[in-house]
Amino acid sequence: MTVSIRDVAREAGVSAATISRVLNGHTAVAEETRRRVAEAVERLNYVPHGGARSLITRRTETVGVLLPDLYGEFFSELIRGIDQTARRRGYHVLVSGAHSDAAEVEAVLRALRGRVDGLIVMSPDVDTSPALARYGGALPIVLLDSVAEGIDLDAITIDNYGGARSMVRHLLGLGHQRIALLGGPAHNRDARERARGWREALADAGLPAPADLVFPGDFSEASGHAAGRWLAELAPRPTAVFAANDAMAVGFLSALREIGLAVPEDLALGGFDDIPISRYLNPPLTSVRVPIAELGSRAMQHVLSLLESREEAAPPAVGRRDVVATKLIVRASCGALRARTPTPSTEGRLEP
Amino acid sequence: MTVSIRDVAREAGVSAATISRVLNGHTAVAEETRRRVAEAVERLNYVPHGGARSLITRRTETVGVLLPDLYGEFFSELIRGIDQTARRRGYHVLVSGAHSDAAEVEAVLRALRGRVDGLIVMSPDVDTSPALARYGGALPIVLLDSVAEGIDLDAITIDNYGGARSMVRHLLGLGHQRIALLGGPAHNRDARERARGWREALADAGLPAPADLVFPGDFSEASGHAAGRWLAELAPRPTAVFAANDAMAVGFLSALREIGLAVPEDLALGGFDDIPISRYLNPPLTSVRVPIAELGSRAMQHVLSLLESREEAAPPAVGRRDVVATKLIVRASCGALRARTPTPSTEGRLEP
DNA sequence: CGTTTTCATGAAAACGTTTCCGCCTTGGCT
DNA sequence: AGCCAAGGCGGAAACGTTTTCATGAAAACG
Repeated sequence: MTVSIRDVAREAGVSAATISRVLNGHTAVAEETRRRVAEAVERLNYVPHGGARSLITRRTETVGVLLPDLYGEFFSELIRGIDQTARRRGYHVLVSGAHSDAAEVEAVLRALRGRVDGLIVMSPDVDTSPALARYGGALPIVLLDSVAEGIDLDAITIDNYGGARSMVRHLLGLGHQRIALLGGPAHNRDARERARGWREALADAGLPAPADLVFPGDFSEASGHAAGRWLAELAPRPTAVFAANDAMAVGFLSALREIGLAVPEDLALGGFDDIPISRYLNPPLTSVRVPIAELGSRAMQHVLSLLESREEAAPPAVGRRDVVATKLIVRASCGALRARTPTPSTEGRLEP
Repeated sequence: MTVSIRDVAREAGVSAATISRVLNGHTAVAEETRRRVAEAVERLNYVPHGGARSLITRRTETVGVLLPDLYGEFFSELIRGIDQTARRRGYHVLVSGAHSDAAEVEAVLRALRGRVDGLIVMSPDVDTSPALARYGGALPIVLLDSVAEGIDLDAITIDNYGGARSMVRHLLGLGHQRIALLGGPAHNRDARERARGWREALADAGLPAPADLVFPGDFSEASGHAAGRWLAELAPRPTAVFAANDAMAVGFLSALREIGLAVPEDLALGGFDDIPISRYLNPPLTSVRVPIAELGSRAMQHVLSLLESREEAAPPAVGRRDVVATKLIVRASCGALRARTPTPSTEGRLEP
């Protein structure tokens, strides 16, 4: 039915070993033989069976990616970065999304044994360390923006704290003293770090960060919209709001419009993530840019270099913990700029 | 190093075959033996090697997904749908993204041999039929919103045509006679079908669809923004615009604001896709909802049923061509509604 | 008690590759 | 002419499972 290396061998009148040699080019083969083999391969339309090859070479050329339940833009960008550098290096990507608890992660980890050479694990909500410790086995693992207590793994994280702090400092610099926070899910690592940035920036300025200035959102547009009502009833009203992600800022803007509050005149607003549409909002949204694709790409690079270093028994050439920097993007919503054409060339950018 | 089934066999004092029997439960095993084996498995922390198993069972329990270079929300939702139903049925997902030409697709197809049991191929831009015919081999394949000339494959498509037509009819019903189109990439299937819907809806109303009413966009926010200038110079100006996707509508809205045109007062606007933020735009965007996750889910279901039917040598229980319906979502941007709170409960929905 | 059936298990083959080892041929060197 | 090195290639083992077949013991049956 499906043509195997032995069929090709028979067709070319050589042994299977020779076919393998020609295809992989490790050993010298006579020119004449090479030609005959090439012809047979072509004639039979032979393609080597990856699974069988993996068994003997002990390399699947596949990296597994475990992801939580992710929101729109973020997910795509991340996968894009991961897939792009994987493919460039000749690797495949096996994704497994939307893991909510440790048991699920464990099940996936088990099922992946013998299917992947390495792992990228992102789980900002649940602590996967027991599962990883038990079933990670000998696999190189890189954590993406996640925690893993008590087990020493390489990790790549976003500088959530630094980004949030620079945003709040920017708002402080514009004269705001009462700055509210639209927070993310309580157990989410990114959300917590961004909240910490907000808190400490205020502390640095000698200002309080009371709990009643924090709205408990969940990173969704809907929760941002709900925050509108919350804000309307807040007295005295904050003069600025820091939304822990752009999706919430979008919903929030929409709610403010209904309430009749103008941004930035009545209220300054800053977001986080700098999703593509942020520059096209009304007003264009000041935000903290996160190089998401780069995050994915870096994680993949890291796994691959662990993989290579393992083969060569050399120490990895990369840092154990990598933090990818964020960048403050100033647009009109914070009041620092007059609203204007949101083209890339005219938009203000500041380093934190 | 890594523990194999033989190690467990030795530990439990039985043969490897028995371990396999216990783990897979196909044949009866004495209770006492089962217990000993279970203990050994537990003690050695044994996890079967998926690759080795695949080799003999001839099933990898993995489905490959080939995707083009995709935009934000769409990509995530699609993968979400695919991954979700895959996992529910115990399958893995191997993704490979951003394929721009046939040669690339061919290379990936070759590399996937022996790694996947089936394939979901989405390639609205390039015709992959030669590659699929040559290297698809015996694999079950489902096309996602794609064309494949001259080769008979099952396919799932979005009702782009119907969705576009119902949107344009809606605008016509509101009294608009001059309706411009913000088109997508010329070679893209979705874009072409949506353009066709626009054209034929106009034709049905006895109206012309001249080329100068078509802006050649590329589905990006930036091209939507560029369309603003284009529109401003159009004379006589259209009274309504149909954007072939929401991303362009977002950029377009932003440009209109700069130009000083009010939506829907000066210009009615409709989009396509109904991405999550559309309801939070100013004004909330009338759009055509595409159940993207369902699209992915249906594709996966289809592949899996092909897989099963093959094993049972029975005819597949699903239709060869599946069209997923779209739904017109009416909000304020078309002028049919007064702007109001964009909550799910109050927003108008109409069947096409 | 002898025969047959059932049950539990082990040995070995198979899946499709790669790679180690060794054999044979060639050709260059002394 | 004899020797050795190198090149080219085939045989066979190996990777870690599942599954078929065979075998022996126990149970059922007359």
